[in-house]
Amino acid sequence: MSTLSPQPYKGTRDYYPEDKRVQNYIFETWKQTVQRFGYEEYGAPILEPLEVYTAKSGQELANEQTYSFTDRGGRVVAIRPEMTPTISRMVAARRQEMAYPARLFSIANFMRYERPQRGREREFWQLNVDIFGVDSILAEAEIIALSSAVMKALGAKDDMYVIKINNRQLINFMMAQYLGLDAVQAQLMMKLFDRKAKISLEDFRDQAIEIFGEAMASEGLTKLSALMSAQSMADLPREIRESSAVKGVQELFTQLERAGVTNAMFDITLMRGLDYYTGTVFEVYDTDPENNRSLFGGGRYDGLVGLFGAEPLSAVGVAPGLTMTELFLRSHKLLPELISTTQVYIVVLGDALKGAMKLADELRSEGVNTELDMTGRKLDKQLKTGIKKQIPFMIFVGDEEIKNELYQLKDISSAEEQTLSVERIIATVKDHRRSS
RNA sequence: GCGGAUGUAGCUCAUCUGGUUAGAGCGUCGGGUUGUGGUUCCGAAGGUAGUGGGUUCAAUCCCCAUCAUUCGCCCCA
Repeated sequence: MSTLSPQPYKGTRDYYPEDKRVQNYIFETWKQTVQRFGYEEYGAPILEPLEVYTAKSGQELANEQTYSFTDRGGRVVAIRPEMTPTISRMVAARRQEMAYPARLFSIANFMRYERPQRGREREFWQLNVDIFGVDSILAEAEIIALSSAVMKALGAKDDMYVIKINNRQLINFMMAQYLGLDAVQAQLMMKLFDRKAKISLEDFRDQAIEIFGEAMASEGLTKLSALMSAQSMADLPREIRESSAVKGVQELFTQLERAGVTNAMFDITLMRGLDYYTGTVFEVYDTDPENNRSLFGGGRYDGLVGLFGAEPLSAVGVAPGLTMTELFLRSHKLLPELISTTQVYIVVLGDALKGAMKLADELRSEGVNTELDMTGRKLDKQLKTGIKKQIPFMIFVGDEEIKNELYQLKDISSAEEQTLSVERIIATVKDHRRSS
């Protein structure tokens, strides 16, 4: 029999305690922030019928990137590659009885069959935040302000990220009315916009000409350059500026300003891949030149709930991912020092094990997370183990201490040592937790 | 799915153009000072060189395949 590989499955990762601490820190920060905005947590199955994704998520995602299989009953199911269809299904199922606006969030894992690379894994974790039942642009304003609050809660400063905003209706108007493209051409042009930053100006021009075709090329390029040179909405060609979609975008910026979000900007080239977006789309970008890429995004998807047979319902959502967030925090040095959840490590000296166990019980019953070294090893070995585990306090227990009911409590970070009663130890340890 | 780079001990890496029993640092484990540290001393364990083929008298080194990691493309974010 060949030996089994200890490696995790391609594109997935193991979370050892030190990794899990980082994950927990981010999850807890997310959770606190969105709960502050009045969002409530929900959960959902990891499997969905495949057709839930084929309907609206986009061909590539549904057909090539899902982990799907046929179950024993002949049903074709998929491991969820995203949450939006699922939460739409859940809301549709209780369309009549839910209280609106419904504010919902979840922190869950997803799988996509992709080629893993930096910042992208096959299994990934996301915070999903959605608001249902608000038709006005105030929903977008809240979700974007909340996205910004999430960044701030993790320690990000205004100049570390920028929020790019566009609108699908505006895109459609621009493609069809302004540039005069048919559906196929528009699709190609959107992809070209998406690639804009990655290719040279010449390549962009050449590919644009190809999309326009001989007849339209020169007029198309003129109009295109008018678009691309626009730094803000005010610079857009008049035709576009007067379209109804623009008004919504302008109103959104007014609302964001009111909410104190100063690092939002309009970007006509922002597309986003998912088919279900119907209005506003936005993405949060890292401004660090070393890591200049999209961290996460979201938008309005008013058509999804209706797909499940319910009366249509407007929705706006956003989904920050764990992987990109972690990379962002590391590159900006924003991760705090995260230590063990264990508070006290008991070092046992000589034959004091029995007494040490009693002390451990006492501490635990008072709510102190306590680990006992039962190995009987030499003191310095036990000490090193406690330090390695990043446990903030250590207690040395020998026969003398048990007899006197006074113990040496060592604060590992300062190396200071005090002789204290059990009561004083409990108070000191609890106080430390509060202050850190 | 396509292209580039990489794969030697738990980790980081040596091994000069193929040539005896593949080394080091850190880490791990044990011991020395009968109860206190991350840069104390001594010792030990740990590798079928990712895996499988091929060329050669001889392969960690050259060739092919495969797996994995990583960078980029597609895609996506």
